[in-house]
Amino acid sequence: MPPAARRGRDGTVTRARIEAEALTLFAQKGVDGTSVRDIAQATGLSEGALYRHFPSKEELARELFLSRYAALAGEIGAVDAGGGTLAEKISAVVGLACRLFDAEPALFAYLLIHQHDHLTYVPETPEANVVEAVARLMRGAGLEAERATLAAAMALGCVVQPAVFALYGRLPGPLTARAEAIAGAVLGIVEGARRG
Amino acid sequence: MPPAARRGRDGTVTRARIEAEALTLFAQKGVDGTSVRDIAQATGLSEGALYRHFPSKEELARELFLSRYAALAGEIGAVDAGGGTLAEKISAVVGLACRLFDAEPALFAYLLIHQHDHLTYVPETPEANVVEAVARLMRGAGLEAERATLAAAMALGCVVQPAVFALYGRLPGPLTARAEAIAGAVLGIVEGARRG
DNA sequence: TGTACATCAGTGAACGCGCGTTCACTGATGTAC
DNA sequence: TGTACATCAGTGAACGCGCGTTCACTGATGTAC
Repeated sequence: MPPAARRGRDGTVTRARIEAEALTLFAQKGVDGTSVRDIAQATGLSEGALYRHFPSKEELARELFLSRYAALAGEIGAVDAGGGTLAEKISAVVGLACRLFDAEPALFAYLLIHQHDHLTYVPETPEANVVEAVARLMRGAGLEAERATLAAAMALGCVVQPAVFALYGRLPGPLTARAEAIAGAVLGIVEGARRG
Repeated sequence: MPPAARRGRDGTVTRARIEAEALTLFAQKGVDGTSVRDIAQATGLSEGALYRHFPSKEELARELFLSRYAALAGEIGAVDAGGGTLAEKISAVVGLACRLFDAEPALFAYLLIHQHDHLTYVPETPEANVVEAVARLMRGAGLEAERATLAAAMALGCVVQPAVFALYGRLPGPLTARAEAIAGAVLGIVEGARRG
């Protein structure tokens, strides 16, 4: 029934469309609150067609989470590997996160809100794991393992929680406008942990 | 069928048992992942009996969240009203949160993981709203409104994120053992926000 | 104190609905000869 | 180039299951006279 122009043997375009629509719906209404019918309607596909691209709704949700989460971890790792002072690295990573939030709030919200559904399935490698990527940066700053973990947690909290506030309209404007203040706080945390 | 001793006209005991079991289940498997049958089984009641105490599963989940969230906000407000230096207040509030986490991890996990299902329904008063209670403390420390909100977000993040780490076994031992370090970081954030 | 009645926490079977998933089938596209 | 066939993204109706909720009924407890 769909026009020939929309048909094709390469499923990657359709797949990307499914992922984008599913991400928006999952972020808005949750995974359990989003039915396969909803995704079908949003993409203009039949329910059956979705199963040509994904084995199940849960798999789609998980894959979506793990791939995006890994992408973010990769970007953090690249900053860390790129060199520069600690202050520069922190500033770069915080800026990265803030820009991601401003550019793709649905994606950020999805990662934030549904982390607990998938965190168990995240590999421990810094390439796929945001927590590990940040912890590694902290260790690189001279912090011993357990101190680094606590510092990583608090640093993450200093970005994540303002993002939650922004999501609920408690902090107006783009998060990028707060990046400098946040980076300053994170730097203070790391220096505090160093002194100790 | 239940023994006479367990029957009674006062539903409050049963109600408390339902709340406790539901909280544990909700924290473990999520609200959508917990069926009314699960709650009935855990409490030893029939499914129908649950509806003598709660109008619906969603209402139970919401009431559970709002009441516990308000209780925490109340405790924070009491510390704030109690006087003392800023450092003492921060130390007391952080200690409060850490002790709650250690004493009732299921409750804390429930508040943490399911905040996004209910945050919209939380009143804006500091008596029922943790965010407002913390923001008020920040304003009391001399921070102007918007700075106070950002500081409140980061402060909250410095407690919440380590709690998440602890929940996933990334930070071993009781959270109370980290209370001093966390309070130090929060104090640093507030002083940083004061200086600008 | 005894009797009649109201109350209410409880039972357990039944309900219908919405869900994720399946499946037989279609038709356009790509490929081999 | 034309024909025959394989492939695969797509349709849409149907499926069964588990869910939240309802309901007629029970029996112990509390209360009025």
